[in-house]
Order: sequence, then C-alpha cells, then structure tokens
Amino acid sequence: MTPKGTRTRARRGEGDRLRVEILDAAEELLRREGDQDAVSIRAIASSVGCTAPSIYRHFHDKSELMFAVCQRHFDQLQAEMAERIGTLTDPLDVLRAIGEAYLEFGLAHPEQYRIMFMTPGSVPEADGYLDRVLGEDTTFGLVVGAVSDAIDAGLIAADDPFMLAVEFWTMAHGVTSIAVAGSTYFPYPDPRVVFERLTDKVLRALAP
Amino acid sequence: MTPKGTRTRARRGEGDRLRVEILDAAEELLRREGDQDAVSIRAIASSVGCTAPSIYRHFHDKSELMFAVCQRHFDQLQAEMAERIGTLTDPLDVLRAIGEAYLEFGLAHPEQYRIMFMTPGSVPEADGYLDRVLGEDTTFGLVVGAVSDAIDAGLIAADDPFMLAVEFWTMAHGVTSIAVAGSTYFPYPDPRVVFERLTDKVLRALAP
DNA sequence: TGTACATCAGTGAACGCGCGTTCACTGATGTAC
DNA sequence: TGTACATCAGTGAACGCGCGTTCACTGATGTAC
Repeated sequence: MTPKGTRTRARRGEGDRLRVEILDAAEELLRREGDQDAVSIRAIASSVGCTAPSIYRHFHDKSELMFAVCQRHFDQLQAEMAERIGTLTDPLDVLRAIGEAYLEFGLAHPEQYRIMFMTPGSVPEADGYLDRVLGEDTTFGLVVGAVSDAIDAGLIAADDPFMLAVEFWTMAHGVTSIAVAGSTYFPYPDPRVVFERLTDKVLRALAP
Repeated sequence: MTPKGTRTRARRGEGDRLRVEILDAAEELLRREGDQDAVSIRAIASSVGCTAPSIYRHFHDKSELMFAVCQRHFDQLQAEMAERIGTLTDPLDVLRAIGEAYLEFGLAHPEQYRIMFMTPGSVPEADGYLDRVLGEDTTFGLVVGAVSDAIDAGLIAADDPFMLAVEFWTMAHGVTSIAVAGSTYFPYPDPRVVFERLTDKVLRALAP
C-alpha cells in the first residue's frame, strides 16, 4: 500500500484521475476480498495512496462508489458480448455466443457478478440500472432478438421469444452462479461443459 | 421486542429451551432482514427477550449460531423432498418432484437459500456440512439415483448419471437463485412455470 | 515580468455508531443433611 | 420439615474495533492585473 500523502496532487482539470484510480482500486479489492462489505473506504483510499476523505470529493458515498464500479462492469459485459457476437449470422450461434460471453464474464469477475445478479437490493431499481443488461436494447434484448431471429429462420419452433429468452438466461445464470459461488467441496464439472450440454439439449428440444 | 430481563429463567434441565428460541428468532430475523450481516447478536437477544451475553452460553460464537440455523434448513429441505417424493415410482416424476421441492424451499426461505447455495465461504467446508445436501446419500444423491433409475428403466438415453444430475441441479438452481435474488425490476415470470418448461425441454431432449 | 489572490484537490483529526465478545456478578432453583 | 449450600442460566457494564462520514484546514496550482 502506498503511504498516505505521497501521491502527487492532480492538476486543475485532472480531477477525474483520482476518480479512476479509486474505481480501479475498489474493483481490485472487491476481486481480492470477494465481499462488498469487506471492502472499506479506508482500504480503498490506502490502496490508492490517498486519505479516506478524498474519496468523498469524487463520490457522494460508498454506495455511489460501488454503483460506479458495477456500472463499468455492465458496460464491459455488454462490450464483450458485442465482440463475441461479432460477425456471426446464424441466430443459434449468436445465442450460444451470448451465453458464453455471459458465463465468461461471471468467471472473470465473480464478486461483481454476485453484486450484479445475486444480491437483492444491491442494484438500485429506480435508476434504470438493471436495464443496462436486461432492457430492450441491451444484453437481454440481444437474447430476445436472437431467439426471434431463430424462430423467423425456422431454426426453432414458434413460441414466445421473451419466455424462451428467459429460459436461456436462467440456464446461463444457473451455471454461472454456481461457478461463482465457488464451493471447492462439491466436484462441480467445468461450467463451460455444463453450459454447452444444457444448451445442446434445450436447442434440440426446440427444433421445429 | 420483549424488554430485557423479563423472561422466566429456564429450569435446570431446560437449557435447550432458550437455545431453540434463539434459533427461531435468528431464523425469523434472517428472513425479515434478508441479510446475514444485518442480523446482530444484540437484535437476536432483544427479540428473544434476553441479553446478548446469554447467547454465548448456547453458541460459541455468531458463526456457530448461523451454522446451526442453516443446519435446521438443510434438514428441512431434505425432509420436504422426502415428503414430496412420497410414494412416487416413476423416476421422471421423482426427478420433477425433487426439483419442485428444491424450488419451493428456496422461495420459502430465500435468505437461507442464499446462505446455503449462493454465498461462498458461508458453508464451512471442513465439517461435512455441504454433503448434507450434496453427499451420496442425501439430496444430490437422490437426483443421481432418480437419473440412474430413469436410465435403467429406459426412460432417458444412457449417459453419465452424475453429469445429468449436475445439469438438473444447475437448472433448478438457476430458476431458484433468480427468484431468490428477487429483482422487482425485471419482469421475471413465475419461476415454477420457467422450471417446468425447462424441465420439459431437457427431458424431451433426453428421450431415448 | 512580478505579485497578490482565488481555486480546489487532498489532509488530519475526530465524530458517533453498532458490532462481537468478555467478565465478574446475581439470584432463583434444586439438593444434602 | 428447615436450613445451609452448590449449581448455573441469565445479567449489566464495559472492552476494543473498524466503520462511514464530517469538518475546518493546507498548500500547490493557476489567473488577473
């Protein structure tokens, strides 16, 4: 940890520099501690190399900070999905790619995944926060879109695209949340394999 | 809350009376608060009507208390499953019944479910705690057994029963953990329906 | 170019709080004689 | 039956701790004249 008071103070217009460093540090500590409550303002400050009160110049309070950390991860999840989908055209490939991106995201950021999708109340509902992933135009929207396309292309039997999308998401979330909970006791197989096998079965059952 | 010092003191051999009351209170507070950290020793004591130190006569520390609360729920989950399976003979019916019992358990005890299956580290791994549900002879063992029976009866295609059981559990957990996380924002459909639809699909895909 | 001043990122000390836990104790209950 | 005593469930006060947050401040940076 950098000792207090060592950092060079930001220049006038560079107020965002510390802000970003705080977010990075919070993210790293969250990853390391694995628990939001175990990450304190003091620890973040100490890891950045500033004092605790400095943080309040950049975030109104702790929950706003945690909110911002998650915000970045939602953005990242979305970006990673977009990248994975890439130039795929087969709707079923797209569906698989979305699920894989979702799973990989969870495996890469377990604590954030936990905050985002497994902790009730940690996602403020008023702020249109959750629809960054689940809203019409975003992650969940992608799933609905892929399902609709698959139906239109005659690749799967006609059904309510929303409901089918929910089922796909539930499956991906099942695998991811078990992997993320990470019990070393139960010999859970490679989550990627479980996901692939489940997806295969569901898609087979959906064949027209 | 009962004011301190009001309760009648237990008689000589009745030491377990307060113990049970503490467990009940902890369980109720856990259910109400929805977060293990939000339930304090003081709150439990106050709700029981005794003082905080009294609790330490019955439990070595807070984690042992929480452990005991979960223990009771594992037992209850197992009992409810046994009851649901009842006299069913068709292995596929058994499989569905197990899943339904699992889901209903989660819906009825969300916070406990979260502690038991969604919080890494909250289940001490050394104590054979987790194998109360996942061990050979218990809950997860039931799933493996039902899958094996289904294969033997020619109801589903031959495959590794453990792997198939994992897939079933993953599906049930997916539905349950979303329901338990309880976002009121996303219009998640009735989890029972989602579970049934997913189970239908997987079983259809497994038909020999 | 030089000086006085405004700005504002970051500091140091302290706040009140609730937490888990410890400790020496009290006093009702049951028992021995 | 009555009294002295042992037991032990539950008490009251206090501990040290780390937390989020506030507050008046400092002093380097940039600007106006």
